[in-house]
Amino acid sequence: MVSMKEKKIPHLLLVDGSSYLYRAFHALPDLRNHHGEPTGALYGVLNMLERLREDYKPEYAACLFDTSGPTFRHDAYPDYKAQRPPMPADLVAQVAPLHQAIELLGWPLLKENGVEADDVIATLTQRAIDQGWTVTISSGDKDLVQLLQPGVTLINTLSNERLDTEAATAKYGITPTQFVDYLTLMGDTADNVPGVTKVGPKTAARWIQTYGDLDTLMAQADQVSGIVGQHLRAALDWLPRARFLITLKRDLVLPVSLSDLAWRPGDHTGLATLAERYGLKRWKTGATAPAPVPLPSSPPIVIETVTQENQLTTWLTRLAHAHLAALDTETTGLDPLESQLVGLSVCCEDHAAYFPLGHTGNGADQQLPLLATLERLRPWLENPDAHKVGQNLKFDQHILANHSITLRGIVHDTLLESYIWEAHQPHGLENLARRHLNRDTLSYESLVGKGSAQINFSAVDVARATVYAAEDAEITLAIHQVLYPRLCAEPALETLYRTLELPVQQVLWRMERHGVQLDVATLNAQSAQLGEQLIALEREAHALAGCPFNLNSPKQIQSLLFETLGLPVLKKTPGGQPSTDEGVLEQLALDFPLPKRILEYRSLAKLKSTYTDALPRKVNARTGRVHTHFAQAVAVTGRLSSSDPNLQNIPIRTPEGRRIRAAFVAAPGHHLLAADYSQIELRLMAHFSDDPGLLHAFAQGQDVHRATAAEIFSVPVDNVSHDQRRAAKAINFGLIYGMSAFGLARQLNLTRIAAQHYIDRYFERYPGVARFMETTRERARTQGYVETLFGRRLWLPELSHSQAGRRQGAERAAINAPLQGSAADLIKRAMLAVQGWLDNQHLQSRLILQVHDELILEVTDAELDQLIHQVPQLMTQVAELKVPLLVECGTGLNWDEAH
DNA sequence: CGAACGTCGTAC
DNA sequence: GACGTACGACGTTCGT
Repeated sequence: MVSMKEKKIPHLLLVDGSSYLYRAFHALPDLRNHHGEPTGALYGVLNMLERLREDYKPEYAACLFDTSGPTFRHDAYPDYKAQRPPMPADLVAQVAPLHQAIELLGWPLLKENGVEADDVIATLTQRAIDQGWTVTISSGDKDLVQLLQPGVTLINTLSNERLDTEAATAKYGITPTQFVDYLTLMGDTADNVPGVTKVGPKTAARWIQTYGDLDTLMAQADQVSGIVGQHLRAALDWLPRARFLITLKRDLVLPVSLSDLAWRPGDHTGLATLAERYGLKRWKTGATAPAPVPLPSSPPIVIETVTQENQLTTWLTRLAHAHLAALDTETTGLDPLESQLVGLSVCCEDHAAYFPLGHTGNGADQQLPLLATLERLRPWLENPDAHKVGQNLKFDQHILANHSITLRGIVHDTLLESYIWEAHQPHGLENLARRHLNRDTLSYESLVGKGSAQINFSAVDVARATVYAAEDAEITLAIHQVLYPRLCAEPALETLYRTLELPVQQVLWRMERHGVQLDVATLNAQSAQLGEQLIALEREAHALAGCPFNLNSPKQIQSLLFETLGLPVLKKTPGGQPSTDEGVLEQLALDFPLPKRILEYRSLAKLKSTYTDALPRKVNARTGRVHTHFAQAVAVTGRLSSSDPNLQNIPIRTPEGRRIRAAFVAAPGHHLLAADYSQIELRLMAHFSDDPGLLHAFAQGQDVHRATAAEIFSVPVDNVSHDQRRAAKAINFGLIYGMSAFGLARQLNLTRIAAQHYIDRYFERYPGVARFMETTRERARTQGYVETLFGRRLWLPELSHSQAGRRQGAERAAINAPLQGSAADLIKRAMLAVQGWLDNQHLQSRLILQVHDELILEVTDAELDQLIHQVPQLMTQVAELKVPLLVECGTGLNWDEAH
């Protein structure tokens, strides 16, 4: 390197303080000082500023902030940033001390009214470049890419991303000078500036590449084909204004000149006072000790592809000494039981590695041998004291088991951390990285493509796979380091995570692995029989209609019934079309023959397509059993969900449907045992509401629907009629779901007035229930979430939705959530109790399914008596409620008999 | 021709 | 519009 003897070029560092303030606030744990005041964002921004000063040592610098008032953009467009929620109070509280601290540290600080911090950055950048200076801009906002030109570098401190003109051109496919036009086409949802409908980064970049700039594109808009072309033409009048809003102003008149941006002397006394006041330990002495709270930025980590024996050895040593390592597998597919390992990535501290083991594409010649390498890794993978974190490690555990490796030492899982933290949010790694680390990751799609163009991961270049896989492991570790401290700050949440969800994951792994036996011959016979019945019904329906039509097509049925035949429209779908659903057809069937046939056809077609045809296809060829997937982080209430196939919606209500249950059989020498909680959600309603009537009914072991009917209809319990009990049952269920008089009326075929009368009567008799519902709604509104028995938080973001319908929907969900969610907590505890007992006693019987309030076990004949006694015991003892828990238990050679 | 969406229906 | 939580089959529409 030749040193520059001449005059040194001045370097200006500009920091977008507002952008980092928000990001630090959301990314950092909710730290508080001894006054209880929030300090997380304060800490985060100050740490980052000092690190920037250290790293760049610029001669000139400024930290820029937005002001709260309107800007010239609001004048040009009143809806600008109209959808922005106000700044959270905990953030507002940190703004003034932050500004104070920044000035005390000696940073020039600028807040200009009527413009945004980005405009000030643009103006200062342009002035500096015009003087021949170099500029570094630090911001998390990609809008600033438009300022890139020779001499300007954009850095994102949180993601460690550096962009100059060249890097930005490579990343976006367009040059920085084209960036404003590109953003204009896409619009900016964060600022409420619309672009062209349906145009995202791909289309916008393609157009700009093709036409060069927005003006040329607009001039030739009539040549753009397709729907997007129409959208473009519709937006022509708007686009100039959008461009104006997105363009940063480079010619502001500012009260400072560049020379004013030199460092000022720091005020150590003032800083010490402020640090004392806000509990900022690091600055109390003015010393620059390491930050007590690590920023969620990735330190520059070392990434390597492990292809050599000596690298492997080094890594084995490093892993053996790591306190916690992140682990991720790359596989040939998504089927947990059939997919094979393609590679494995790990990360600990500031090192990450990818072990390619089964690649077939570029770089495959440099791989380590699969079997021998797994044997080297086996001691670490199987060591329960070698602590691991991952994202959905249940999957990786299956993949490794496919290679006869028993993954042990799973102490954390970011999927479950995120689920406990905020169940209603997406939990994919890309989403977590964006939400918690402010980082955009290399997407899986970008490696393997999507749809028909998708390739197997084994065909991905080893070099590209390394970047992706190592990043996944590194990001998983970083997400854990953000999320776990947050859980720890909420002891109930951390307890749920550690003592419920993590151990349940292990139970689910065993259930999935073991699977359930199906009697395929029975299902095939049922399919054949259903097929014949469907053909007959189809013939009859076509004859009644006078013409052939597709009985599976709601659209054709709708046009036939309501247009050709002129039947009355009783209900419309959300899409505005006349509905042909079951309720409607039942009404019409009272007066016409065709709807009746359609109903019969539909019910049988459902059984055939969804169950008798589909289930045999899901039998695993190797194990001969069906292995459902239990998703532990999907249902927002805490329930599990089941898929591939879904074994939580096997029919039971009708005799024809129930026959399908008979095809779920016990293995030879075994029985199935089904144990279900009786009226679990109503019992929880009694518990939460403290309603004397409801508590009494359960304490006495009464038939709760009959008791309810006796109350509502003022008749002795023994005189309740069948219809009265049916109505009471509908009300009981309706309450759990937050049902209205309208809904009850429709369900029971009553007038709305009559239904309202029943509901009024119910609340008169069960005032505690009315109170519970009102306090639950109120609590949901004030704190934004409701809680289950064990403190699981169920967030209801739509409680403040602008549409009344959505808001009311969220209120109904708020009523249902604590009941459904507490039931989910209880049965998860039951699963742990049952599995723990089986393990303890060294029994052979296995949990195989969970259906929300029911556990199904495959029990060896020898253990049957023991389990019939013990399983219900364990299930009733998982919690002490104000009402007894009742478990009903049955056994048989198949699931139907066991009920 | 496949992806995305709408409608419907099964479970708890 | 009007009953909460899921999954999935099928038909239709849209875009490549």
